[in-house]
Amino acid sequence: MSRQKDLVLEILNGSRGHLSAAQIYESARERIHNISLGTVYRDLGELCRDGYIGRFVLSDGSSVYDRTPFPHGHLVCSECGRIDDIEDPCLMDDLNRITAGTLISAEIVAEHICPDCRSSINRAKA
Amino acid sequence: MSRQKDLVLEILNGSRGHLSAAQIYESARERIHNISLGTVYRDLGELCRDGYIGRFVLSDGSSVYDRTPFPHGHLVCSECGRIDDIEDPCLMDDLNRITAGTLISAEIVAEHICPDCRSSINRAKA
DNA sequence: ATACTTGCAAAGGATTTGCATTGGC
DNA sequence: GCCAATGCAAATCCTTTGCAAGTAT
Repeated sequence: MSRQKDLVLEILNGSRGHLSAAQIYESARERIHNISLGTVYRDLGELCRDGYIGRFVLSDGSSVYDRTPFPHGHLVCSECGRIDDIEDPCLMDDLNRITAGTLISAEIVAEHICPDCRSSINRAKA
Repeated sequence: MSRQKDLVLEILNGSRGHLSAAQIYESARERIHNISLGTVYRDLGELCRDGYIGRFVLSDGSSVYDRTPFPHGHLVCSECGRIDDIEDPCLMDDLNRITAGTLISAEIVAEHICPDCRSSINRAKA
């Protein structure tokens, strides 16, 4: 594993996940000043292919990368943009049942209002 | 509603759904020879915004459009590319529960092997 | 030496946008 | 005539790719 690839993986593991290629690139630059965006994309692609990280596509068509390689759903807060994993295994269980066990991959992105924003909204109302 | 916009909607309703902008454009051309791809995109955007149709993003980042406006999951066959709706309401029920009723939208795309391809594969094995 | 990675820049594809023109009311 | 919607082309965004140079073994 090259220095660049290793750094990309480290950044992803260090953060709480869910970074775009551009964000990872910006972060990586702080340590390897002349790293290129192309390399970041290339390394991300390989890390995905080899199962070190996961990737999912947002509704605007761009991707974010995730330190958790196995399939799991994501919650995107429509207020603050924060992205969380769905821990609940029900969804994957359902999908396995629906696809009669032939499930290969699943992408679940649900837009909602996160607990923090719910609180803020309720507080504002009160 | 303009002639172009109406045609776009009609194509989507006529097909079994799940068409890309480019496919809709090709279809539309047969009836309005000089319709432009830009217009197709513009009309699709408005139809989505106004709740006439749905849209979802494939794992390669491109979008397909869907005559069913309310959120529902999709099954993409990894063998033949066929796209089907998930009729089972479990997933949405789960998501509603997980998001404590704040679910705004959900995109579920599961890659699997469709029943037809399963049969072909089994037949080939035999 | 050899094979794998890089940086860079150019290419690619999907989608959006600016603008003059057109078409319906 | 007026406003909204169009066609066209250029622009934008994210991502991939070709290639010469660099790196490690």
